[in-house]
Amino acid sequence: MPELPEAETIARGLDLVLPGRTVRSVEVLRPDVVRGPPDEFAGAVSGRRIRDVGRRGKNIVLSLDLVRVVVNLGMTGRVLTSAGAHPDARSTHPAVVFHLEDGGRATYDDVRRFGMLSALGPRAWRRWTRSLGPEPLGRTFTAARLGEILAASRAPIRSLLLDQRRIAGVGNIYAVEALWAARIDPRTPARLLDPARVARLHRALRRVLRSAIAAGGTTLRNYRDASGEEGRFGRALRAYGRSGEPCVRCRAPVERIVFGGRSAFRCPRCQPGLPAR
DNA sequence: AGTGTATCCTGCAGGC
DNA sequence: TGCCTGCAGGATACAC
Repeated sequence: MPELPEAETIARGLDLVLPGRTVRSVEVLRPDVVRGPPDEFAGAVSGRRIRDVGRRGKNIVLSLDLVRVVVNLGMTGRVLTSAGAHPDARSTHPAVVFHLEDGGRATYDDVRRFGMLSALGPRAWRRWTRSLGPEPLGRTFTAARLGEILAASRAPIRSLLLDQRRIAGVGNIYAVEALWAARIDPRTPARLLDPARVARLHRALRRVLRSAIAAGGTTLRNYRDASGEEGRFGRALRAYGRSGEPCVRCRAPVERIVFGGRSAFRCPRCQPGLPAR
């Protein structure tokens, strides 16, 4: 998807313009991106005032009176706002349109429609948010906490970082980038990382996520913020998508490896695997 | 508990 | 230009 930095960027943009405004009606153009019957979704949201817009993991959370709308962006989901009532030219594949009482609109747009919008009451919200791991940029996410999570798994560290139930918000790009920065082979079994590597990974993960937020996220193809702007973190990528190019740290060619059904990238020199035995 | 595979869906890049 | 293949920021279900 859009990962944590992209969701954060979109949420911040929406939080500047949506709070205090009321949803008049909801138009579900693509029922497959809404959890449950479309008319129920529309009914749960229509007439309610938006209090604020935040984020949990990779998800955008619109808090309205009595209900939260959780937007999982999938691979190509976007949330675009427009002041006027005319159709938004930036919205190429509108899936759900929130019409506001003041005539404005917020559009959920998704080329591939892997995204999902849910309207959650308080109980469902608590159940859902408890099912996700800690926020990697949260105050309680210390190196010690990360160490506990890693110690409980023999999965490759890259796979663990992608597991939303263990840590919320990290996707393939930032997992690969953090592992490059921490000089750790993505295939290393999580529980085999020593305290020094855990500390490096903790620092690298938070640094990469914060830098990406500061740059407005990473646009590879489709991603745009709430105003339709591209993210600027793409040129800061050091490993992701750079197979064959020289590592910027040591000049050895970056290699692409595939496991867990997805591409990873690593520098074979500065991210050595465990010694064979 | 972990892995590999398939699925949802569309668009784009590259090879021929 | 067209056709084909492979690949893509994610999540989930399945068999093994």
